[in-house]
Formats: sequence, structure tokens, C-alpha cells
Amino acid sequence: MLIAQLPQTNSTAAATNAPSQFGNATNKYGKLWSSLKEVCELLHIPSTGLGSEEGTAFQHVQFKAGQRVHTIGQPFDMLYIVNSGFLKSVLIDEFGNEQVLSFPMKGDMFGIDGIHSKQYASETVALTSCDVILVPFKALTGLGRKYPDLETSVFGVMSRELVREQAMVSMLGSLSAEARVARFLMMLSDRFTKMGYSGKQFNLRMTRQEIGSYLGLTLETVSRSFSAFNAIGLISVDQRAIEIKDPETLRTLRRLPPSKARAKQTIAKAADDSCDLAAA
Amino acid sequence: MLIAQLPQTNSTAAATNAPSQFGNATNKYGKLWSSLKEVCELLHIPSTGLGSEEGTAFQHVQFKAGQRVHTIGQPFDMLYIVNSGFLKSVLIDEFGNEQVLSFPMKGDMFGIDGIHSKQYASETVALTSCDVILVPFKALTGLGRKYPDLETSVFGVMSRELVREQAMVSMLGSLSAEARVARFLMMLSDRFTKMGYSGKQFNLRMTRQEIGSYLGLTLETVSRSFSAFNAIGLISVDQRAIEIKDPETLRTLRRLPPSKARAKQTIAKAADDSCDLAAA
DNA sequence: CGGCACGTTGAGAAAATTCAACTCACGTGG
DNA sequence: CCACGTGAGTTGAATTTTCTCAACGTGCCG
Repeated sequence: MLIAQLPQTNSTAAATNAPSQFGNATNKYGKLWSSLKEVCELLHIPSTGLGSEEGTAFQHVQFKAGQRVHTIGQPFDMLYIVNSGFLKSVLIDEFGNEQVLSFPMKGDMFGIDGIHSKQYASETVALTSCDVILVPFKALTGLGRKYPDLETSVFGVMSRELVREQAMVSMLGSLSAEARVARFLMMLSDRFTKMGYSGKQFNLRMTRQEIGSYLGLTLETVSRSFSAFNAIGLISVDQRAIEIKDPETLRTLRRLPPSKARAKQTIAKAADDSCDLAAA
Repeated sequence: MLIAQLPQTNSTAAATNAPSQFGNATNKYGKLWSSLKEVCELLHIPSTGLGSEEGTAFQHVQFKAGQRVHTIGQPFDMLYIVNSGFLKSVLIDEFGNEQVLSFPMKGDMFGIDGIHSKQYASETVALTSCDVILVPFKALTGLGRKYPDLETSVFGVMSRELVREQAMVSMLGSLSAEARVARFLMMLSDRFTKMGYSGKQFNLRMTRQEIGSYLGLTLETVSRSFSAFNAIGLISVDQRAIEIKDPETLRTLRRLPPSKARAKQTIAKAADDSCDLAAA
């Protein structure tokens, strides 16, 4: 049973030469194959200018909560795109501690970290039932060569991930615990809104522990932040159910009790040498 | 004064049409143009299988300490590779505070974060005199289409940056101040070693403030950590001059006084469902 | 010889973690 | 069907880490 969901390494081949007899078949779990165009739409990249590519289809695989999509060290040959469901990508540090890196959800690509060393650097686990599209890396670069715009878009998707990680680093480096939790909630709210769900009311799919790991905090600190926001009326919380009541405040919150506004001296300095980009 | 620091968009144009009459010319500041092969070597990616590409050359530009290579919001069309010197890439948050994201040095590519939104998301400033190679993004993707292995390598370079950011997030999320500083020193030591310099003795090119920003700490905490390491004999510090005396300890250090080793319960759980992934 | 940016150090304050107790929801098995 | 065990979440109190503020040293540039 457990074994059943293996990413068949050879599925690469399977996906590349799209068994067209399966066409757009679906089973009771949903779609089994997606066209290139559908994949592009999921990633929010333009699919104009692409040929029909009737030979190309990408396989879907279903995962149940708790199942792993890929593990650390596993040979890389596949990128993944979330079609539905929620996952977490984690790093396991030298002594078994788990560090959550991201919570991939609909439209997100993951597995990118495997390209460099030909092995995945992280592992990705389903938090809920998921439908994931397999994208053989070789097939994707092949298509990219044929369609320059597609290739540029793929670079764009990777760049977006990098920007996201940078924003994360910045957040971890400079915001208080409460500010991080507040932004996390708004980030989820925005994602849910984009997915067409309510951005006001939603259910968390992850534990306090996982949120804490993601934000560089302990689960108690996360819990306390939720309680504090609840007390002030910024949100209402009941276990995993969240209701956003004051998005504006949450989005810009920096600290709860004392709000020592101190504009850093950095500004002055920045203004100073601001005109010195070499004219080349 | 404040207004003056606008990015000169036109430096782009100069670089794009490679004036071939300059050939491999060098001036007193060093090389002016590099071949594709030289660029590949700098990035540590294979250059085998590439044609001679006599028409292709990449321009070098020199920057002095304090000068900006690109700024936030500037239109993206160029990637950069460090040939020599040290820089910092920073994000400026909503109220002027600077967050250091990386310290690009020889062989590093930067500017990648601009691909996604067609504008740079960060700004990069020279910390010392620098020699930087300009790589027009369009030219690079064009070459990538011609040489599939090159294209894969470019994806690899971007993936490597992503892995690096992930490691950073993990470090910020889980290590104590002293552990971060220790790892930072070893990271520099390793880079210097790879560049052929001494990994034992070197000079920091950045201020305590910049190190602190990079590590999510205050400059005082960084300074105190240096002093503490010095006191225990792990390093010797004098202003910017560092001597690594006990690399092994620095590399694995987690905390200075109390070393509460607590293996998280996470391990047990992880071991549990570890057989989910298909053995493939 | 200032002025100034950088760095060090100390003392007190604040933020976040740790440890611990307790509650709640849920699913298993008697 | 209910008791019980378990994982998740909440809350409090004590402790630790890190920050903040402030004073002071040092080297460099004009």
C-alpha cells in the first residue's frame, strides 16, 4: 500500500512519450494527464505561441497526507507542480531536526533545488491529499529549446522562487515574532484569494510546529501570537480555523506593545552615495 | 541629492552590442572582454562541446568600492558574474533599512532575481574594487538554445543559488547567534580556499553591521561573538583581519556555554514513514 | 588636528525559548 | 458506545538569548 505511490523513475519516459491513448483521461481521483498549455496556465505563464504539441502530456500523481513526493538525496530528474492540495518542503539538518522551507500549493513548482547537484536537497511531503503534476526536467528543457518564450518563463519561475526565498531571509532577519506570524497569515490569505477561495476565512493545513519551523520560531511563540491577535481582534482563531478581521494591520504590523519607531541612520548613508553607479 | 541615484538604464545598451574590434583587449584595469569559454570556467561549468563562438564576447566593467552595479527596480536585462573583488547584495525594506542577502565574490552570478519581474529585486554594491562581467540575459538564453548542456548548466547555477538561500533560511531559523557567526567565518574560509587564497588568514571585506544584517543579528552581537571566539582560541581577530585557529570546532559549533543536546522527537516520526518513498 | 565611521565592551531591558501543566479533538479498541 | 491514548494546541512562569543604549577606543582622511 505504502509502496504504491512511488515516483517511477522511469515515469520520465512514460511522461515524455505521452501515451496518447490516455488522452485527457481522468479517473475518480481527477485528471491523469495535462497538456503543456494546461501546465502553463497553472504556472501563470503565457502559453501563447506554443504549438499544439499533441505528443506531449504530463502525468498526474496523487498523494495522501503524510506521503513523500521526493526525499533528500534522491536522484533528480523531475520537477513537480501542485495541481491541488498542500505540501511542505523540508530540510533535515545534521541531527534530524526538520526545517520547513516552504508550503507548496496550487500553481507552485517544487524540486528545483535538485537541478544543481542532480539530487534533491530537500524533501517534500503532502499535508493533505494532493494532485501533483510530474514534469521531467529533460522534457521541459527540450520544449524550452523549441519555444524560447517558454524557456524564458521557466527561468522566470525559478527566479520567482529565489525572490521568495530572499524575502524569507529578510523577514527572518528583521521582523519580530509577531510580525512574522502576521505576515504569514496574510501570505496565506493572499494565496487563498488568488486560488479563488476566501482570503478571510480558511483552515490552516499545517501544525503550529510546522509554522514555527517555517518562521524560525517555536510552536509556543506561534500559538501565543495567534492568541494575542485574537485578543486584540485582528483575527479569530479556533484550532486550525482562521478568520482574518483586520488585514491592513496584520500586513504592516511590526511589533505589538511598544512601537519604537526609529528610522535607521542607514537612510542618510544610502542617499549619500546613491549617485555613483558607474556610468560605464 | 536624493534624486540623483537613478539607475542609468543605458549602460545596458553599451554592453549588448559587443564591439568586436575590442577583441580580447585589456587595459590597465584588466581584461575588457571575455569569451564564452572563460565565462564558463569562471562559473565552474563545463565548456566542452561549445563552438568557438568567435562572435561572442562579454564585456567587463570595473567598479570601485561603494559603487552600485544595479539598483532595486531598475529594468532587468543583464546578469552579472564576479571576476574579482567583493560585493554585497541588499534588499531595502519599506522603511529604508538594509538587509544583506549575499556577498557575491569571484565566480558568483548575481542579478538573477530580476528575471521574474523584469526588474531587479535587490541592489548590488561593490565592497572593494571589482571586475564584473556583463552577461546580457537574451544573449545567454540564445546561446543556451544552441548548446543544450550550457542551458542545463545555467539552470544549475540558478538552482545552486536557490539551495544557498535555503541553507541560509535554515541557518537563520535554527542556529544561535554564535553558531551563525562561526559558520559565516567557515563559509568565507572555504570560499577563500577555493579561490586559491589562504583559508586560515584573511581580511573581512564587510563591516560588522553588514555581517549582522546578513546573519540576522546586531553588529554588537557579531562583535561579541568574534571576541568570544578569540578568547577561547578558536580564532584570532584584529579589526578586519581574521585568523582561523580551530576550523573543526567552528564548523560544528552550536552554542558556546551550555550544549544541551536534545535530539528532537522528529526523528522517530520521520523514521516511521520513511519507507513511503518508492525505493525506485 | 578634528571629524567620523568602525569596532569593542558593559549594563539593563526586552524578546523569545524552555519546561511544564492542562485542555481539547479525534480515532482505536475494548 | 464509551474509555482511553495520543497528538495538537494553549497558557503560565522561569530562564536564556539577544537587543538596546551608551560610553569609549582606534584608525583614517581631509
